Amino acid sequence: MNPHALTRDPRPLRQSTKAKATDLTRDKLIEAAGHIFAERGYRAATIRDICRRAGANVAAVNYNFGDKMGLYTEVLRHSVRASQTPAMIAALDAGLSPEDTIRGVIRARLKSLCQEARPDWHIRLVMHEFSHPTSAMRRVVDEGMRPIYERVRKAVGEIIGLPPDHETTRLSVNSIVGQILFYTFSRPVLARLQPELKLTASQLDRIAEHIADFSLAYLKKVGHEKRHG
Amino acid sequence: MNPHALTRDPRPLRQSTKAKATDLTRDKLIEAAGHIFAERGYRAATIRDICRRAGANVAAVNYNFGDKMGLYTEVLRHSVRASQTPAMIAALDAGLSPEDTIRGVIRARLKSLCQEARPDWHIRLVMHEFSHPTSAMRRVVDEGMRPIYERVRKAVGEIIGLPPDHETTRLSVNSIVGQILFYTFSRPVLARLQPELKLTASQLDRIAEHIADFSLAYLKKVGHEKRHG
DNA sequence: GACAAAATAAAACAAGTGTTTTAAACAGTT
DNA sequence: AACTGTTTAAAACACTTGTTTTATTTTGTC
Repeated sequence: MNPHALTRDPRPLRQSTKAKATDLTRDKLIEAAGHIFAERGYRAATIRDICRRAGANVAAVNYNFGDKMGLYTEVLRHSVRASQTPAMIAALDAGLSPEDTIRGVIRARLKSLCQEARPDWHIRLVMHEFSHPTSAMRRVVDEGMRPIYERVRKAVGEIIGLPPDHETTRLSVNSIVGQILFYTFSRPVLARLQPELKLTASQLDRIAEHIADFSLAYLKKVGHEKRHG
Repeated sequence: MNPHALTRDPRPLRQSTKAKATDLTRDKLIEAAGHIFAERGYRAATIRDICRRAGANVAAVNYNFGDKMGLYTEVLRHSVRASQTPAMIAALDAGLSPEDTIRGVIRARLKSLCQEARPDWHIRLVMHEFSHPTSAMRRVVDEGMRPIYERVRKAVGEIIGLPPDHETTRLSVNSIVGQILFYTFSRPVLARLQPELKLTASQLDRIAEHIADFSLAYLKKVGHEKRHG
């Protein structure tokens, strides 16, 4: 019996003495939902498809998460956490030089963006929040993006010799982020426009290096003019 | 009576002697569908909402366009045509210098992207095709994007002194396109990350100029190294 | 094993979907 | 006015959606 039919709240997390080893269906639901939400977006993803993929019953979602949005919110929480990869954390280290910070962030983001292999759905989820924001967007932006955004702003500002909140600094950060996101957003179009472009690991490294070179050319030029011009 | 209930083909276009002055509902349907498809995407848009907005009956879509995808295809056709603005056509002129071509394309695209005012849904539609390709994507890419893409590739190649199909050329074009698309894709996120950034007409001009400067810094540097390095 | 709570399963529900049918209104021609 | 083909309107259809209910199985504890 679903104890939350009226309150619409998810099942309370088990904080009993022996935290059960297997919260299996819950985890499988999140995993399956991650794939399907990432593929189709919030609205087009159906609870039945998610449950079929998870090998669970249709009622499982409402039982475990209250409703569809509850599951989505939970998936998004996992996704934001998963986007904080070791490579990204290392790139955000305050001790790095501005250039190494920028190169590191670009490489880390591109890597986690495009790896075909496994749970690659994290960023596609965020993409959906970009074009079709749900009520859960606040969390994604504030917890997942803002820290990176502000660290890059600081690094860019140092190179071009302008404060982090200067318009040129902000626009430059947008330019960098835009280049990165393009390879996630536009994957299908890219596949049609440049069929020869395969997103293998080594190719991704080359793309990351290109984006960094492309961006640093402008940043260094402006910084140089600022100092000597 | 709907003459196309079985064949699933739309009503044949009237080629009779007197082309009726008012194909009113058809046009109103396309206009309304443009707004709603752009706002919610193909799947989430409902025929009933479209018809309500157009002031037409629910059966009007199936009568005039066969089915929902037929309407969508027609809307997309209009959208692709509408994206070929005079400014864009002028920017693609073969007589322009490479730099002027790039600056012109960036400005034209950004203008048609972000104007709040009127039928601004054209590009949002294309955005949906980017992240959720339907069977109609081929048309969008081949008719709407490829010409611009190849013209820019040629211009970029001339500046950096590499053939249009060189990897560096292609990646550079991707970098330019990515910067532009960012301001369309990420409008909601942008509004939260940079609340002070208003996309007014003059601000859009500044953004376009920044993207051009940002990109040309790299292109000119590589071109210079190619020639003198 | 017995009992209670938790978890799963199956079925049903109400609302919304694209689509089709049926009937009515409209236009043009004679 | 009457007949024609064309366009609109209203209702119904078949199906899918998220959700809830009811019943059954499983699990933990004594």
